[in-house]
Amino acid sequence: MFLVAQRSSEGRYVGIKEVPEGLEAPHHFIAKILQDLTKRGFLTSAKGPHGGFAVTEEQKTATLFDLVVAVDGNKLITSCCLGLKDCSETNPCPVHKEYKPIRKKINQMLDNTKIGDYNNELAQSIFFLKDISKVK
Amino acid sequence: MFLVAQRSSEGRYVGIKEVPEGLEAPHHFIAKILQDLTKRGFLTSAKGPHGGFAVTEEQKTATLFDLVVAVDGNKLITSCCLGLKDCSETNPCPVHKEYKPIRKKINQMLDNTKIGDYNNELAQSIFFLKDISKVK
DNA sequence: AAAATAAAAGATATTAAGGTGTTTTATTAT
DNA sequence: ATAATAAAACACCTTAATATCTTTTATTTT
Repeated sequence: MFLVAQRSSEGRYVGIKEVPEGLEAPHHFIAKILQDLTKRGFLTSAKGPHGGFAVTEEQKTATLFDLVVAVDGNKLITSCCLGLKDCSETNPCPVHKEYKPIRKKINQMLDNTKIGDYNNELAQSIFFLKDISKVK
Repeated sequence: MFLVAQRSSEGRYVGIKEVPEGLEAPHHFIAKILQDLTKRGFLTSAKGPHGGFAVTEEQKTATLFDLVVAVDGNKLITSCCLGLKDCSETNPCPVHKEYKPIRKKINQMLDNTKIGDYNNELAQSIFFLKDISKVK
């Protein structure tokens, strides 16, 4: 998402082969994920020559929180640190209270991070998305 | 570990059937895990009648951090929030800086939590380990 | 010593995640 | 219209995690 957001901000569609190259990840695997994200409304796609994937201005405002919830549901938001099904405020596991502020911090971080927030830093190589050690 | 620590603190071995019942988890699966934890030195076991698993006084001082590192290695401690192999201080992913204090909090929590810390609370049903909704 | 108990060990089964390949459909440029 | 392009869809494969079952070994009690 970060990669497509940054590259499509130049006003073009990012070809599906470009993404796995940029991330050093398997082509078809990434394709599946991009198609899924398109269906869920986080990406825009176009078929045919010069087609590919893009993140619109509106889609740039989606947060990591939106993404995580759409893909994984509210697991991250609600689930117990120890994996217990019925851990809750009234029925806490031993680390429930300790984990509460941490969960909050994670959710805040996800909610504060928008898909389009780092286009500049990525363009200027201040932030990175690939396994740099593998770059020749 | 919490359950065995609490129940064995009464000075007996906790039978392998007692653990999955207490946690409402599959018997053989739990057995495998307990055996693994025994091999790793986090539990003490005894065969034969009145045998089972126990946490010694020394073993009670092991932390969740020790456990996590022993079982999963340093993944939790070092790995990137986005799953990038080469994300680091000098080569940060977009959320590297935001995630850093969160990772620190998690590690602190794990390091501050000892296996024997909650025996009293568990005995007094202030903290719980099972899916209470399933209890008849 | 024999029987009962209970963990250890090993083999096998199931499920979900991750990954790959081929075919189909839609779009654009010639 | 036709060819080229590129995503969508479908079928399949591989691996790791989760789970189950059976046999073996060690210990204790009678």
